[in-house]
Amino acid sequence: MLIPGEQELALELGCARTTVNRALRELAACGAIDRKRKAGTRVVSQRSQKVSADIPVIRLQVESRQQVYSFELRKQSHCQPPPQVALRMKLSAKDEALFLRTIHFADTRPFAFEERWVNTETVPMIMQADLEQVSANEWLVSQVPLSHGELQLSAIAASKTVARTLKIEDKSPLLKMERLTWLEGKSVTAATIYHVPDHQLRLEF
Amino acid sequence: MLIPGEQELALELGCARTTVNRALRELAACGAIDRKRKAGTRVVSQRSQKVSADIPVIRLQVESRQQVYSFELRKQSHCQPPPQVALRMKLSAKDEALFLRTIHFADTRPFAFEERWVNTETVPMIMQADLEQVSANEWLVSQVPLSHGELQLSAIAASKTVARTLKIEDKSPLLKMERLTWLEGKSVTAATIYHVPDHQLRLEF
DNA sequence: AAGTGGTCTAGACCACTGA
DNA sequence: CAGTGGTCTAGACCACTTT
Repeated sequence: MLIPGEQELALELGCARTTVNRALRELAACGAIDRKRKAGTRVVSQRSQKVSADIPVIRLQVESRQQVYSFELRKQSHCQPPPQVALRMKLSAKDEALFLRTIHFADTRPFAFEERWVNTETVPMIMQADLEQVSANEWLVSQVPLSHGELQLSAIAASKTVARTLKIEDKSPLLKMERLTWLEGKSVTAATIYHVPDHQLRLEF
Repeated sequence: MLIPGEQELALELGCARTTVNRALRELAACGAIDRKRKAGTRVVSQRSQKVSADIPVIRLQVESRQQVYSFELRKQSHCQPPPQVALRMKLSAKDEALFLRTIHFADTRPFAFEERWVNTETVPMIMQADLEQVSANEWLVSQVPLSHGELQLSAIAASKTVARTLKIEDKSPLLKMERLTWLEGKSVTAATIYHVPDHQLRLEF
């Protein structure tokens, strides 16, 4: 459904075009309308729900539950990522990256298990960071002005290794979160985080 | 970290205050800065990642996988919701609501199982809709201009009932999605959707 | 080629809110 | 109460894109 142009609406509503423009720009940001130069503005028919939410650093997730946060860096090495990861991060086969395996705790109980690859070409500074003190998660968020990223959520059954690490039963349902972030076309980090059962992720829209 | 006021920045950058205002407004929308009248504008220190995504109608999720969508309305009744649901939807104890139990299929295979309560006070029109033809999900999205909502994600083990319904193994890991939507302070619908294992939800930021 | 949205300017008044 | 952001106006030029 086509709606009148900005100029016409401004006349009709008795306000400046700038005002109409801003209103329509905001509606477009919400996904309610679709705008194209010359083609005009249309009401989106199959409106999908735009969700937006803050996904905080794990420490804050834990602390917001009034629990004490801590983490343990289980492994830290600079090596070649498996081809699947290299592909996702747009690394060439020979490139090395920083690998980190971390367990996050809430009040001494395991809360999440994280495996992360960091592109040291993009973020060389991280080699100087003391990742025993500040988790890579948090270091990256505070130090790197990232431009763009994606996040995949799924439910999986805990493997034996992960179950043992999180001290839960084998095959428990876990919320698996895969994040991939980019800085100006270069990959920054690829992380897979397994959350203990009962963990809830809340989003709003 | 406090940054200069709009007027000062406009001078510094040699542009109009309106332009600075717009830029800062957009940064605030991204969550990069925090603005308060009189207090000024601050760079947010613990930047959490703003995620945004379209969560399409289930039919479109299925069709985007090149599969044929269908659904089956298993139950439809107008009755009192359990207290827990009534509370979430801000219904009084005596209020009735429309209950719908739906199975969504992708190419004849179960794809998701949905239990939904619809507030018929807010959306009386739905009583006239033919929910065998168009799923409630889709009817609501197309008919109701909702203002606000929330979404909770978690991983759970399939109960026997759900497992049988989705034709999967008992205790398979499911992605559980609880949605609650509002229209001007009144609840519209509360839905719980269980997605088959391996279903992935993609978000971007 | 023409019409649409995108963006900017220079100026104004207002509402909130922290000092 | 004073300074900040929030919002509006009237006008201008530009860039894209469809016809």
